[in-house]
Amino acid sequence: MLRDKSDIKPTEAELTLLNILWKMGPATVRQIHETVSQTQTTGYTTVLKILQIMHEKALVIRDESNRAHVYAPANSEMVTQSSLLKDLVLKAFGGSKSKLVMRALDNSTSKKEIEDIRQLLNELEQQS
Amino acid sequence: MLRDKSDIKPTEAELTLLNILWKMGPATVRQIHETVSQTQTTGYTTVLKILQIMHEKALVIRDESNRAHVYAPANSEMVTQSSLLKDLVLKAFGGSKSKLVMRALDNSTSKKEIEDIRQLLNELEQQS
DNA sequence: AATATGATACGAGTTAATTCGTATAACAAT
DNA sequence: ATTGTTATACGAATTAACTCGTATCATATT
Repeated sequence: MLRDKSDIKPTEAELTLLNILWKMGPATVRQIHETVSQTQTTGYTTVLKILQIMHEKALVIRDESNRAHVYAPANSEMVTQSSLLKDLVLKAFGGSKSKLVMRALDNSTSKKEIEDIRQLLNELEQQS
Repeated sequence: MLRDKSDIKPTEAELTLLNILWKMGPATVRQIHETVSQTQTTGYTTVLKILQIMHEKALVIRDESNRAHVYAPANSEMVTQSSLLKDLVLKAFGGSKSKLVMRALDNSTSKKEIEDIRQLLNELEQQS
């Protein structure tokens, strides 16, 4: 089966590491492990292994020119978020993106959030 | 760990069956299998087994008063959608629901969708 | 040079999801 | 009653995610 960029679907552990990489920029296993250890207890080799698997899957790229390899995300946070949203829309919202948006907007939405989204809608309307 | 309704997280196969049940209403394994077979090739006992596991997990309830058990979703589509959204917001959007919404709204959003969402924002504002 | 440190690679164990075959029980039809 | 049909239950095989220990190799440090 063909698998393009919009089909990327990192697992939960992979997403944890990607979030760190998006925030920190390119990093070694040690740096990533130190960061992840601030909120979880995970062995060093576990982090290493997951990064190796992510490399096989092309979720990350790595620079092997130094002894400690430097990992970086293969895709931007934005592309990955869009891919995850697309997947959820298909699996749980009958393919309807607006259904998802309307479900996300419940009464816990703050005034500021409402304003921000209104603003975005206005901008989208200009473009089309 | 405590696990309340908002922590329900059906797997992909489970979600496929839940989607069928939400649409059809309570149904037997045979009925569910027939429906799922319209779009996939899945063995009867596979569907049965997944429903049995879902029953253990309390994702479905079942009526055993007849020989062919009748399955029904334990939670509404709405509750499940909210739960899946909440999970994605935490894992991939740094906990920010409005980030998710704004990522979902891209330039492929139609005029009608924009209007529908505006309407919803107005309603939300009234309530608060 | 010898040794300590710190890196990757590899393999193996665990758990969960998914698959389906076979056994067995319930019911229907002759 | 015997036989055929159709249920559920059960167990086993496969795959993927996750975990970590140990081996091995590279590089510092003495």
